[in-house]
Amino acid sequence: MPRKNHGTASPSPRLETRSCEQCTVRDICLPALLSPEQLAEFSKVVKRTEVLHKGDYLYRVNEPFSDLFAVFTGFFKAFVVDRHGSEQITGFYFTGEIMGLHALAHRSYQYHVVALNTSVACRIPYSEYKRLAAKFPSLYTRLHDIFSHELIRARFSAANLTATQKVATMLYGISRRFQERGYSPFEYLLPMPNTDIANRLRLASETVSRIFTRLAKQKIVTVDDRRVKILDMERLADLSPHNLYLLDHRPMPDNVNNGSMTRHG
Amino acid sequence: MPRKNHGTASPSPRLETRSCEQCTVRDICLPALLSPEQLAEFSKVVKRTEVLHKGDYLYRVNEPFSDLFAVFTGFFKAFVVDRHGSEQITGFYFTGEIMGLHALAHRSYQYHVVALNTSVACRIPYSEYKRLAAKFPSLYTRLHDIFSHELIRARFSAANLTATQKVATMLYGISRRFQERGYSPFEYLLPMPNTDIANRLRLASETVSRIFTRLAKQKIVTVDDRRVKILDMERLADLSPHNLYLLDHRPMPDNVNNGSMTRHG
DNA sequence: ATAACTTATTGACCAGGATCAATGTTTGCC
DNA sequence: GGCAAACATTGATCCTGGTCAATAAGTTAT
Repeated sequence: MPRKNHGTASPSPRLETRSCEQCTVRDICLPALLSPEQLAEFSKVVKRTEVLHKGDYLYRVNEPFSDLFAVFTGFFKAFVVDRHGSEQITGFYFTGEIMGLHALAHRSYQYHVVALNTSVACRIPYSEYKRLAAKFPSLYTRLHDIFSHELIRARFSAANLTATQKVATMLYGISRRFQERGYSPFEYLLPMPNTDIANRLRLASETVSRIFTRLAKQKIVTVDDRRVKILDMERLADLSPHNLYLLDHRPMPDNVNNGSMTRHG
Repeated sequence: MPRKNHGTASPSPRLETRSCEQCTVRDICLPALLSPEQLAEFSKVVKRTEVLHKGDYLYRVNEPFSDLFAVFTGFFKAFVVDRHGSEQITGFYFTGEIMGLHALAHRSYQYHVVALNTSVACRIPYSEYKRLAAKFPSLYTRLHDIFSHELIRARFSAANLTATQKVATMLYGISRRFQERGYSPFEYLLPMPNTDIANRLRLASETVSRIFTRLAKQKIVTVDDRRVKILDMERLADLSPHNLYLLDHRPMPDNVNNGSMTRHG
């Protein structure tokens, strides 16, 4: 019963080269720390996938790993299928975010990744990435930062929050991500259905629905058919322990803080 | 009320150099992929902390980041303190495991880390690490693998399991980690109190206690005053969705699998 | 050894969220 | 445009695991 068909995949994506230089999420993405000249060189190894439609797979569990991906346009979700055949969403990806990091250790992808709607990804061959990173160490710095951010973000999923806190954190987090990308943090369209949000938060979709209506009654957020309007950002932030989930993806300057480390406060 | 004193910290650890060459967890640790000559060079930048006792801090939240640490002997736990002052354990570290990865993005440590008992850590200055990694790229490979493993492991905490599954997974996971290090997977001493396990699993300690007695009745595992005896590894593994949490820390050979990536199965 | 404290065990009760069910609403498709 | 399928909403009921409480048993210091 829990078989889910994410649409038939589109024909094998044709690759197409274009540059990172005028990409709007360049400063969030992997090459964020590169100089213009370095960026030009990096840009050459990046190929775009063809347009993927809702439900199309970017990659599947157990496929051999060779490339990292960045979201160019649209949105993706990652998930695994448990032994009972039902899917467990492990994350959503917004533009500029990197997919495939979990594949490095096993040399194969550990999640399925599908497009949530019409989307394009940038394919970054890992071998090319390493070649360039040897020349431009800030590429390593940035990758480590992204890894490190992902680890901290993973803690969010681990903190035991109430259902309301989970939902608030999700809405607040998405708001922040839109804001980072230059969109209004107060009003946005959810890229995924309610059920996906519930799944990601490990809640029943009924529970999420109930919380939406409750948040609307409290005049904090309204969610009407995927359209989110945040009426009271203040109180929304209060509901979400976002100190646990601060996901400012903007990179820090590439110099190591080596202040002296005193132990035992 | 929730203030917790992890013992008074010991005097500032005196550093002491010894080599990685004869370390028993060398093949699990950061320099796992290095050749003997490379290892000798790596070994020179590693300093040991002095002996830390139960409750001593290795580092604290918000201290500026400069070093990665590896567990040399003993066990450590990482945790944060939430706004109500109670601690939330985010992980346990066994010998050879790397601590501080979450600090890279923020240039400051994001967790508190304390010794669970008499322990020693290896201090690896990140700047030195990067200098050597530029010469020995397999150091980068290994770090990325460890990062990648951590991300996958983090998924475990996110999967919504029943209390029994959580406890079983923990006991099974610790068994595996002991086995990797050459100890019996069937009988071991828990390095942490019951309450810490409950905390880590986001369960009430009463619940963990009840599950221990139930597992004993079923003749699967007995836990008697921290001494764990696994009577039926088979059934324990069945209880733990370890497909979600396979943590084989042994590194893979340092060559990138670049098999052709076919999309849509 | 005794006191004071921390940790473990077991029971009784409670509550948050899951499940089941019924109905309404969109969306995609021919 | 109309049908089917997916998605959303609301209510009723149930159950896992949390909380509170009492006791026991280790652990540490004096």
